[in-house]
Amino acid sequence: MSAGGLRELKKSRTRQLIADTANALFRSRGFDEVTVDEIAAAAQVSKKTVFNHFPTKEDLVFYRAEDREAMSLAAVTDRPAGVSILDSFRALCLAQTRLVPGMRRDLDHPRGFFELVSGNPSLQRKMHEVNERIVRVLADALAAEAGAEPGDPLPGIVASTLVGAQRTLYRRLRQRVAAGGPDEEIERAHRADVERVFGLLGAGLGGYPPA
Amino acid sequence: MSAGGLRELKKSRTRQLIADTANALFRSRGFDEVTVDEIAAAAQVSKKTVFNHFPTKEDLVFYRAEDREAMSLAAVTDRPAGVSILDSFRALCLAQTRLVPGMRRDLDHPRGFFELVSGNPSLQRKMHEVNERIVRVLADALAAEAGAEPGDPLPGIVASTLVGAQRTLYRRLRQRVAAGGPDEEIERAHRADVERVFGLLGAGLGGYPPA
DNA sequence: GTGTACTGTTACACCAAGTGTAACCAAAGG
DNA sequence: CCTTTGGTTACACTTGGTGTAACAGTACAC
Repeated sequence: MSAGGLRELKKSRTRQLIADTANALFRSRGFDEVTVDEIAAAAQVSKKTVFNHFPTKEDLVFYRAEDREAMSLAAVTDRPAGVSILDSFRALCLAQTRLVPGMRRDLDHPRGFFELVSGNPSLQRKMHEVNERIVRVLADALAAEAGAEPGDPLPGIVASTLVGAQRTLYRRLRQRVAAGGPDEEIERAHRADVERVFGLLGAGLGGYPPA
Repeated sequence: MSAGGLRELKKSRTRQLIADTANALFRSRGFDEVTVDEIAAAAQVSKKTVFNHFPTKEDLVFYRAEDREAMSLAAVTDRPAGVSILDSFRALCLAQTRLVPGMRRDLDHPRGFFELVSGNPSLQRKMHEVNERIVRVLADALAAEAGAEPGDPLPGIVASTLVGAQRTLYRRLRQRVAAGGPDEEIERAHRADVERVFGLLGAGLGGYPPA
């Protein structure tokens, strides 16, 4: 990827330029209040070029979604020997505390990424799409590892459960950050959340809700 | 709902007319190949009226999604005393075999509901949206029953797991129907799928995948 | 019955996302 | 050089979706 070549360089430069320009505009004025024409004009590029790089306007916001996908996948495929998938995902969720500084920055901004997405239906849909994709990729990896026969429902269910847990814990962590308090406090609470969730997933859902 | 009144009657009549006309057109020619203008013309109604009843073109396909939502919710709220939520959902999934005749009909048709949706990105997105909505409703019901404090991640995770399982099992059942074979065979295989999935969910995810 | 308030429908003008096409031009490579 | 390749552009076009004001049938009071 990004193998030399002046042509490719220029291409990725304009791509980055477009994405940056677009997101700056979105942040300052909101997603719906910016047209693709404006973005193209601000980036000194034709509208068609914008759509050549990003199939939909929403993709301009989520153009870095592949990172998250790679991390989730790595939690399955690159885990140390002897570590179960559940534990590997637990570790991934615990490590979410590293995202706290970014969350704080986002929260300071009047229209950060989160607020942008949560305030707009089409961006929320795109978000779901991204999540679905992660689930699919993960399910494939699980099926491969388990040597599951095609059509086996288990890998998909495990994948959607894990990703669902991760996402929910992320949201919860974000809530805690928004509520304020010292980092250590937040981290402690988050750790407790993670243990509670993975405790349930490890022990089975049969006993939920507890009497 | 549908409380007398000539006005309401006419309204629901045109609504039904629009939906039926639209779906007939979709089935015969495909979703993207039919414009809303055409639908309006075929239903002898203005384009605006179509959008008055159905906020988006996709809603014309999913206008009966509320039924599924109600059934999933009922599995939680209306279950007999002493039955766990997990077991109630297992029963719901087992009962999916009642959908087999409908699946067969759909499969016979060259462009049934399933093929329509699976062949179109925007319809798939809408499908995800519907599922997300069900998860949210279910999570609220679970939180209410468990007396969970606001922000508790568990209800959401349980809900998304259960709905995910249900959806996956539905897909699996559909595959089996498509593959052919006698009803008893399909039902037996489906029952085995359900037991396998709910066995895993009941016992916990810690041991997945088995060595 | 007659007048009036209500509300679903309509015509119409309009906006913005996204596509198809052919021309264009800079880079790649012999 | 000269040719090919491929990203960019201008431009015309389609289509989903909205806003608005007028219209028409229903409900309801009197």
